[in-house]
Amino acid sequence: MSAEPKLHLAELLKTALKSVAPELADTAIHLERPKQAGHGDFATNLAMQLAKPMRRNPRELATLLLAELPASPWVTKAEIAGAGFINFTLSNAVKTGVVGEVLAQGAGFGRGAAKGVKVQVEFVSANPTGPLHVGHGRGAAYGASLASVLDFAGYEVFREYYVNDAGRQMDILALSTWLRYLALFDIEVPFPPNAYQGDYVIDMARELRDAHRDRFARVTREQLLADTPGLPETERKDDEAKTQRELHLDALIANAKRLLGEDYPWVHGFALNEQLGDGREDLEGFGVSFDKWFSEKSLFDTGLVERAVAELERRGHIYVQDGAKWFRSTAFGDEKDRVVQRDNGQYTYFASDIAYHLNKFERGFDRLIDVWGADHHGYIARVKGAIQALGLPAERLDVALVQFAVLYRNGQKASMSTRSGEFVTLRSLREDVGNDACRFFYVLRKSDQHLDFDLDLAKSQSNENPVYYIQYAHARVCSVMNQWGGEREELAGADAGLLTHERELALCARLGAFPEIVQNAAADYAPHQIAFYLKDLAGDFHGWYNAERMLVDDAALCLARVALACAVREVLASGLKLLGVSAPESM
RNA sequence: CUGCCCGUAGCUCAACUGGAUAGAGCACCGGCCUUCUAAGCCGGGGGUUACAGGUUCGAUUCCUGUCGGGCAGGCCA
Repeated sequence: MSAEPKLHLAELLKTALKSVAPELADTAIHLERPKQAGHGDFATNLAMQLAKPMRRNPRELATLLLAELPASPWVTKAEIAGAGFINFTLSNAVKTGVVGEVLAQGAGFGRGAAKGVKVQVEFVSANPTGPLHVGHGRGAAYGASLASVLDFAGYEVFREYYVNDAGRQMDILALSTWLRYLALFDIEVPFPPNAYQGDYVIDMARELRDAHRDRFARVTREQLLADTPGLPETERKDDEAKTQRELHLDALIANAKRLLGEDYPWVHGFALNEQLGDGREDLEGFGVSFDKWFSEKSLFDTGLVERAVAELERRGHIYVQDGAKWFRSTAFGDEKDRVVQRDNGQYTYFASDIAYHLNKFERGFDRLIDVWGADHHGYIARVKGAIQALGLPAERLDVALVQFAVLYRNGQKASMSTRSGEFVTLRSLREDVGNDACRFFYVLRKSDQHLDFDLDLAKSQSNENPVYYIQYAHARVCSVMNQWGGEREELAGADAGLLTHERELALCARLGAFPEIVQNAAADYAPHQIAFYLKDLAGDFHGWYNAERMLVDDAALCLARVALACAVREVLASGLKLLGVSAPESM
């Protein structure tokens, strides 16, 4: 009955609307839950909406609407207030009806009806070139919660991780690993400053040696450095020096490929699988899993990249300049045209991204959601442009940008950079503050909001920490249930109509709002709304808990209150589950 | 210089997509444990929603401009 009072009121208003303003009968009826106590349980601004087209005073229209409103046993009061709001007060029986509904549906309460809409959520998709850091963590927590919320709201959700296993970054990782490996055999060259510096690379090198001894070490220092331009002095930060470092790195990669021959793909694959496995394990430990890990390389292997570019070409959106193929993205609102195939014949990352999105559409998803870091915002226009150019419905793609998370420890910023090796890993963060606080803190902000992650706060096992506030409410209900000692089935016989206190009715209203919150959070791609809702629900419960005793002598009242508490527990558990946070039975 | 995101209490953030007196937490002050978990509750102070205009019954929300912060602007990924 939770969503039904709202529908019921909408019906009543519709009827009134038809007789007051037949020509405007299709006006959307908006009902909201007033924040102000005293403004009733639901309010509508219908009269104000009609005021303009009908050129009449809103309060006057509200009076007419009320006069035409069919009588209903659910509504105990309907009055005009403010500029022309109509406030409805529902009967206690209707308000408390939600308790029985929650208990009957259990974990299914709030679940939206199946919409028959297939939506793919692609998230994290970090280059498997090193451990996931705290920035990836936010994308992971956001994407996973969003996917759960969408699923719960009634969408058919498919979770995917795009693996960038085809590009230069992976070559750099393979080279880095190999160089560290060679150093173990005293075949040492200066380690490039723009290669991967982290200790995990050395760990991989050791594993490689332990498993294969000197199999990949039959080279000399001179062979390694052949035809490399050399490294500029470390102090030099000018563009020329930077370019030279990149050229040096590319030359080393070329030498590695030549010297290792057929073993190169092996080393490359080894490093990839190590990092991918590490990332997968890390994410699973974080409660984040995927239906598919999609390989970028497979797009090349199946010829899809080629096909995508050819299709763009066939449709006349490609031109050649300076030996490279350009996609005319300016025709679709991008700032400038973009290269899809370089003069050396290599496809750009953008080309495989086009192919990837083409593939997504070919798989028949009704909607695509890409969760990207905010630094990728410049990509939206070109990707959507390419989709449009391929004759596909670009409006089905939504890009959710997640702003950066900045870690604070003792009020100090903790910096991060994968290449320099100075980063805070997701794993260390999880160990530090625990998965629950981690998941919760990440989604406590709107995704387009910068996130200041206060480590000390997340770690504190005190009242300063909001995640405990909600978990504590859940544990408290569990404790009461234990002491009550009855069976869950007995609660079906509870008479929720005995709940008449202000706080109890407010709690019922809060429970009743859950399905709407879920739908809203899904529509807005805003899982943080669930977090805020849970804080409110827990707050209502704690207030009630302190004001009223549940285990009272009056058996019927006791049963009703325990039923309400149990309903609260049910919704708290559902909400926490959506966020990937545990619901402890005791604390 | 250009584009995107943002600017709300001392701090960190909400605000049902344009609604009524802008709300929480932290911090600060004062109360509540011989009764279901005090990781809790109750009360108090704290605001020109960066600034200036505009749109209308009504603006934190939409439009324009200014100021301030973040991020982008490769034949990198």
